[in-house]
Amino acid sequence: MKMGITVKGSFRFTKKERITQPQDFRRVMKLGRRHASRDFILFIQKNENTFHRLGIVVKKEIGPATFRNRMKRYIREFFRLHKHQIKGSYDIILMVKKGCSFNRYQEAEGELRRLIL
RNA sequence: CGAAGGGGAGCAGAUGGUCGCUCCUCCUGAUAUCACGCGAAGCGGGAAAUGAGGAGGAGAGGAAAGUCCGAGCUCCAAAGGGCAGGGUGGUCCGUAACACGGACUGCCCCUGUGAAGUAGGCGCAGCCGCCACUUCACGGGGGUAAGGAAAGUGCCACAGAAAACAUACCGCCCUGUGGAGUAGGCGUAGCCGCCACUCCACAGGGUAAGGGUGAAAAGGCGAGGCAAGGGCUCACCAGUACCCUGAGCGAUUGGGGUAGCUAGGUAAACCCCACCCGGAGCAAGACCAAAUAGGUUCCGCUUCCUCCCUGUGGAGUGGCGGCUACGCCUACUCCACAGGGGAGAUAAGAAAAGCCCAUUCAAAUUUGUCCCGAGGCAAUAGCAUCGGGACAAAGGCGGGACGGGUGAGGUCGCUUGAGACCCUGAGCAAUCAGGGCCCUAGAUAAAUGGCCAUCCUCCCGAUUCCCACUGAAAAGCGGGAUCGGGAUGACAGAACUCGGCUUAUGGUCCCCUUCGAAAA
RNA sequence: UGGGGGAUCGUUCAAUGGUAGGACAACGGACUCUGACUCCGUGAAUCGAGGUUCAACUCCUCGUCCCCCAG
Repeated sequence: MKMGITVKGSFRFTKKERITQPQDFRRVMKLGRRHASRDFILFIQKNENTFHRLGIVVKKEIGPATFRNRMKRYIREFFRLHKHQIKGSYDIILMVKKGCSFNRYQEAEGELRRLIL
C-alpha cells in the first residue's frame, strides 16, 4: 500500500521541479555541459538538491503557439516518465531547435531517449 | 439523384480505463488564526529550503488569431471651448457604441421570360421559321468608401490640331493683292486693257459640320437656314437645373411644364460641406517589500493690495467717583504698531498631450550690501532708526539634464457580464420587452496532455460475397459488405473584458441558380 | 501581451500616379604574354491578393514576413 503510494506520487511533475527564474536559466546555459541532437540542445548541470529540475526553451521562431505548447507537453511528459532513470540530481534545460517538426509523441520520445539516457 | 457556384444554420469525433497538469471547496491530524522554511513582502501541503494523507468539482475557440474598428474599466486634478489632426459619408431603423447589422432606394454586373427592331447568319422559290445582336418591360441573384467636379486649386504621360477661359494644324468659305490660263463678254484692226471664271502663292478674317490619335474630343439624328458652317432655328430622343402635382417618415420616384441649350474625368489628389473623436493603455493602475546617494548640476520665479480677530499705545464720546484739575472702566468709534486667521489680485510654472483660450492648483520667507529720502544725536566726517529702490546669499516653489540603487519580487486588478440557455410577446428583419433558470477557465518559463481498448469518418489493398451496366462467353467497370494496414483526423491555444469585421479551416444539414441522368 | 515602423535586381540605396534608375556583385567582350585596374555591353526586381483610376512601387483594404520600443 505504501509502496503503491510512493510509486504513484513519483511520476508527478510539480512546480518545484521546474526552472522558472531567469538567473537559473542563465547559470545553467552558461556553466552547464552542453549536448546536441538533431532537434534538441541539452544543457545539464549538477545542483544542490536531491532531485532533478527541468526547464524548457522554445523560441517563437519554432512555430505557432499550438506547436510550441505541444513540444513543451511532450518534453514534460518524457521527463515525468523517465526522470528516475537519470542518476544524481541535475538542472536540465532543453532547447528546441528550429527545424523541428514532430507531430507524434513517439517520435519525440525516441530522440529524447537517445539524447538523455 | 449527381456535379458546379452562391447563401444560411449548427458541430468541432464519441465512450471507458489509467498515468499526470492548473484552480477551487471540504475532511482528519500535532488548537492549520500554529510551527518551520524561503533575505522580506507574501507564499509554500510533499522526492525540495519544509509537517500528510484523502474526497469532490471545474478546466480553451468559432475563430481564442490578425489587432482592423467600436466600447466598458483604470490613470492622466476636473474632461470645458477653439484651431490643427484623424475618421465617417444614400435614407430610415437597431445598438452602450461603431468603419457593425437589418430593411429600403439609386447605380453597375450576371441571368431568365416576353415584346419590338436589324442592311447579320442558316434553312426556304418566297411568306416565314430558327440562331445571333440591340433596345425596352418584368423577375431572380450578386456587388456597391454611394455627399460635393455649375466654390476654388492641381493633374490628365505618349499620341493628337486641340486635354478644358476651348483651340485654328489640315480641310471648307469670304475679302484683298500678285501671278498664270481661258474656245467667255466689252472696247479695239491687232498687240493690249477692263470685267467674269478657274488655278496657284501671300495677307486678313469666318467656321467646329469632317479629320489619322487617345482611356476620354465639347449632346445624338434629321430638316431648314447659311458664303461656308454652327442648337443658329425647329421636330424627336438623351441629359441637367428649376417650378407645380401624386406616392413615401425619408433617400427616391410617377406625371406635367419652363429654361439654357451642355456642364469631360479625377475628391481611395488638395480641398469644401455635414457629423463624430481629449490622451494613454491591465506592461493601465493601487498596495506591500527589498535596495540606494531624500545625490550632482543648470535655468526660471520668489510681487502686491484689502478685510476680520486679539493685544498695546493715543484721541474722542458715554458711564461712575469727584468741588476744579483729574483718575478708573464692564462699553463704543477712529488712528498707529505687533501677532494670528481667512478672502481677493498678480505670478515662475503645472494639469497638457501638437497649439491657443477659459478654468483650477501653485512658493511668495529670512539675512546682508549699496543708493535715495525723512527726522534724531552730532556737526564738513560719522552713528543708529524708519520708508522706498537695486543687487546678492540662504531657504522655498517649478522645470531640464546627468547620476545612484533594485533586477525582472509579491498581492490585488482577475472574472457576474451591454452574460449564457429556454418560453412568451412586439417587429418584414436587425433587435427589443417580460418571465423562468444557471454560474460556466483564470494560468504567469505560462495549466487541457500521454498511453490502451471499442465505435464513427477518410485513404490504400484483397475477396470465397451481393447488386446494376456492357458483352455470346471469358471478362471489364461502378457501388455495397467483410478482412488487413494506415491517417489518429481541418484551422488552430485564453493572457483585463465585451460587441463587430477580416483572415485560416474539416465534416453535416437546409435553400436558390445552372448543367447532366432517370421516371411520369 | 500592448504600441510603432518597414518590405524595390543576388546585396545596398533612389524614383511628383505616366518607359522602374544607379552603385557593388555576376556573365560576355576589349586591353594584356597572363592576371589586376580600366572601358564597352548583357541579364536580373516593386512581398502576395483585391479595389480606386485611362494608368498604381506610389492611393485604399485584407493577408504574409521582418525590425524596433515598452516592467
